[in-house]
Amino acid sequence: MSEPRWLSQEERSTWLALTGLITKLPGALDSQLTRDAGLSFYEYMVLAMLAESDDGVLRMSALAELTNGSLSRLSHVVQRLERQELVRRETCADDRRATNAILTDAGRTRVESAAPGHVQHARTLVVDAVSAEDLATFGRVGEAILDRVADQRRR
Amino acid sequence: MSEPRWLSQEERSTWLALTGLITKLPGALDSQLTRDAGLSFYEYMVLAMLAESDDGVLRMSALAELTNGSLSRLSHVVQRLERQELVRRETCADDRRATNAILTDAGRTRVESAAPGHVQHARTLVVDAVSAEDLATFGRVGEAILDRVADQRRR
DNA sequence: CCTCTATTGTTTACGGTTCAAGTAATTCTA
DNA sequence: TAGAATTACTTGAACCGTAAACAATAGAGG
Repeated sequence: MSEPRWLSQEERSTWLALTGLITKLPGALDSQLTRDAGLSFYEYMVLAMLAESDDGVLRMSALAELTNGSLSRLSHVVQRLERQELVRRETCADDRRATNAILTDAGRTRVESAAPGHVQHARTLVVDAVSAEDLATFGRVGEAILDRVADQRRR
Repeated sequence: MSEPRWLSQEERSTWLALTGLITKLPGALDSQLTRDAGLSFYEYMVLAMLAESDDGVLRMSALAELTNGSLSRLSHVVQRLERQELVRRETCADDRRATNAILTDAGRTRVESAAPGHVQHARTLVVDAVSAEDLATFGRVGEAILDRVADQRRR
């Protein structure tokens, strides 16, 4: 292999900022949520995506997609949420391979009580930390990166 | 608590892009590195930071800082790297509480062979995915967020 | 129909991370 | 200068995520 194109100083510092983000931010989100609501960030996402769906029902595969998780991870997490009776599962009538995850009343109560603190934290750490314009650019770049990651995954 | 300020549609999509990033990117980096070099991303970072230091020597606490990891995590990882003889440890002469992590020749060889592929992957997924200007903005925003996270941590 | 393949999800085993506790050296304080 | 507090790191246990194997259903092709 020929000598690779190394990163310029500015590229490198951006790259390090991103790697810093992906290693530190998950912990920051988890600790606020576990402290204030007894949920991991991923658990919160599962409940939140269910709550935002019309009737609190989503297929496992759809839920995995929405939460950016693998089906296996989701399966484990839903099992734990089921033990706390925040979610229940039933096999889908249309397609008996599929499973619906269903938000219980207790589950809805729990997310709704967790949401304000979480949103506030998202504001403090991110949304209110920069100008609206920079934030928009940041979001677009993030989406471009996610597209690349998805491409990679597909091969 | 009063009704929180919910996120606007654009803020929300940026937030979701960021959460997508922090849940998917680590796996993408890990899989390239383990496939091509038998290292996790964090292990790579440890070796890379050592290789970039003058003499391949850094205190554990400095290394933890540079790699965005906890001292505990680093300690476990260095223990594993030590078993593969990529790194060794010795207590620091100046301050006998401290430990120096030292890159071995085998360790240096390993990072150097892993680096080109990793940098190429960083380019494909991130650096070459957007314009230089957007990338710079992205980096600045990332750093601003990291500052907020660090503030949070200090309380 | 009937088989073969693809889809959907679960489960088990394993490895890694975190958290809490422990150890040892150093610095501060009275 | 003794004792207390702090710093620096390690360790063990509990927990979580991933990967691989498995099971069940659906669809497609002959």
